[in-house]
Amino acid sequence: MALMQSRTAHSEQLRAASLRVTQPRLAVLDTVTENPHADTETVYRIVRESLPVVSRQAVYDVLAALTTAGLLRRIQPSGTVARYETRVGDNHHHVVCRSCGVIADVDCAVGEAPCLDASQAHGFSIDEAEVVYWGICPGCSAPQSSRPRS
Amino acid sequence: MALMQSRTAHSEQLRAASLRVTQPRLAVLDTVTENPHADTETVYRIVRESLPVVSRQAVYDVLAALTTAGLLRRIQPSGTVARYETRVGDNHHHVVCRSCGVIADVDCAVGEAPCLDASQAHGFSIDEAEVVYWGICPGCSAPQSSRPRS
DNA sequence: CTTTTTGCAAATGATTTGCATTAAC
DNA sequence: GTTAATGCAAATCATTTGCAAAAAG
Repeated sequence: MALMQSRTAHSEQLRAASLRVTQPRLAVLDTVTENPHADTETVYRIVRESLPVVSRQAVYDVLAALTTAGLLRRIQPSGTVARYETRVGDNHHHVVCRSCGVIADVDCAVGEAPCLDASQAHGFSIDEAEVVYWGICPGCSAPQSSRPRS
Repeated sequence: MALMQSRTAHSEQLRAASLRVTQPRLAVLDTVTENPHADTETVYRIVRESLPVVSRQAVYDVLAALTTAGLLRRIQPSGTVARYETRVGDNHHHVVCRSCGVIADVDCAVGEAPCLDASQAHGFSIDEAEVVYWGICPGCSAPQSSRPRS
């Protein structure tokens, strides 16, 4: 039922964005909703479990369309592949584990977006501050005994 | 003479890092010093002006070696190619123009690195905060008359 | 001379492009 | 019926890998 609910909500989201409601788009929205920070390949794999006809290119197209429409947010920490999440519009950042790559959300430490002291912006008009914290997650810093194999 | 000076200094830097002093490495250090935020292809092109034998793979190798040794810092804002700079060790960030891609340095607004309110770090032990401000640079926001063609 | 670097070629992997077909509206 | 989406195949582009040849110490 949670699925049915989200499906209805997602259809409305698509219509509100003047996007046609298609199975691939609903499946991608469902997948990213249930798997925040999933990368394209993961989305592709999961979508195909329920909708085996979808092509990888369709997933790329859908992710791009939904991101442009503001339904998804695309994040891509340095040297990593693109990932997507449904939390849009708020000013939150991310913490990434150098070891396993897991990502967690972090609310902005400063407050209002874009959280910059604009005093020395070199004349740029800044509209977004993208912050990535790098570190080691609790799982990876735990003693090896409790978490073998890297 | 500025060049000769930097060459000498760069040789010492390499030796201090236990790296062999080679023409490609000196040329890459010179190039990045004179062209902060240059990407790999730009470094390759400029290096070959003075040292035409250098291969693209050698440039990749050198940039990686120098970055690992701490002589260069690698930055890569979302969706862009890797860029390099010689300012290492300080906690500065970057502002990127969405229109022309130009990058400028910005000192950290908070102060000490990593500038994070660790209150909600989800148990991560964080060692670096990477901040990218996105906006429009003065040149691109100027009236078209003064800066035609994009 | 020994080890590190470089050159060269080929592979990889994410992402994009072009076009015909299909599905929404 | 129109127009927007998708499927499919091929292309692109930054970057990596493997190994032999060359150069640094």
